[in-house]
Amino acid sequence: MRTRNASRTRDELLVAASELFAERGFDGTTTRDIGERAGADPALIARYFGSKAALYLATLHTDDAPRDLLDPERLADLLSRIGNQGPGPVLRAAVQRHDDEAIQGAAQTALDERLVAPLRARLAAAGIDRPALRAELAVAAFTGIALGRAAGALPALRDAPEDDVLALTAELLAAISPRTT
Amino acid sequence: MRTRNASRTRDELLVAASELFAERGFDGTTTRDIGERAGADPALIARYFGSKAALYLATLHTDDAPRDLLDPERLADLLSRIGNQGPGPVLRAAVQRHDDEAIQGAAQTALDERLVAPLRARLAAAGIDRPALRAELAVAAFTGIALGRAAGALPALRDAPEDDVLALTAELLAAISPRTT
DNA sequence: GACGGATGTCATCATTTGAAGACATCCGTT
DNA sequence: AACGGATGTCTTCAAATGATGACATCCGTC
Repeated sequence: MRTRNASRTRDELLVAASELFAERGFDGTTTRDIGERAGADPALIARYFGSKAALYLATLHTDDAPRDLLDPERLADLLSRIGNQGPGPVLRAAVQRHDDEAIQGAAQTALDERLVAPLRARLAAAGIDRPALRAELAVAAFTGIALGRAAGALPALRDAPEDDVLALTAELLAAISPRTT
Repeated sequence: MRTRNASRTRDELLVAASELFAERGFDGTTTRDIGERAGADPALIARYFGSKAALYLATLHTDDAPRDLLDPERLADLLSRIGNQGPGPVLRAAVQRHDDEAIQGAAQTALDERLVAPLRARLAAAGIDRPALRAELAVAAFTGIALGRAAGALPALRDAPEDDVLALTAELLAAISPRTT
């Protein structure tokens, strides 16, 4: 029998869920998958989180600090992390609509906090017009690149060295700020 | 009883499937949904296409001519079409992995033909380095923007006038070509 | 008008999936 | 060591889903 340790089991379920939601999306992940990867019984998801949806909401808070995509170091960190662990649930939420209102709203909030807000603040501080739109556009573009690289349907992007992707992505995102004329 | 017209029924199923696959993805769309939107019995999907997967493959060939994202007019057309009809199945394929090998491969081919290849050719003709990677990066970024706008998790992007999105997207994509120094 | 294939309709099946609950076992408390 | 809650395991259920085949109806051909 599995060692009895509720908090560890809870954590393992959360980690497994985070990975699987990132890899396959919410609908593409089953509670049985999560249980198997965590080495725990799927029924414990209900016990510790209440439901699969509630577990998903919990994974939205597992990413680390908000990141400003225009900071090259941050961008490098983020791309590297995505290369190793796949895109997080938050990033996936940018291009995936959920039927469940609570899920959609939470994903939207998490996305704004983690990625959009820092960028919007930077653009606004620089006095650039339409900072909200520009920030979201940049996040959307970055999301496409990150997910496209992970999805594999774009072979050159998938196989390119991380440094190349990083450099070109940084160039692309820099264009979100109006060129100094 | 429904009017008997096999080719019309087939077309209607194809159109309905194309819309639904675009809106909800392959897994998020049921054969019953398709049948309902087409006003036809879902069993006819099996008759006319063989299976849901085969129907999906058929939808990959319903988009129109290949488009070069760097041509402003083409970009405008594409964004407008996406605004009205949602992103097509092809675009969605860029960020979504499919388990089924045949589906993944077909989606990849369609994506390359419709969007990547024209751009790659343009970049290569201009003598720009790494045209394949640059082309795919641009397509990925555009995909993120298009899907992000449709998904709704990025409110400013979702609500912005099409012209604004068009202008900023064009600026962003232009950065895929090295700046003339 | 009769025949037969084509087309549409319906019922049903096997599988998958999220959820719920019954049961078993462990461990801290007394 | 006995009790009881906590934790884990297993079974089962109801709904959704893709697929299949039987049946009904239409329409062109003879």
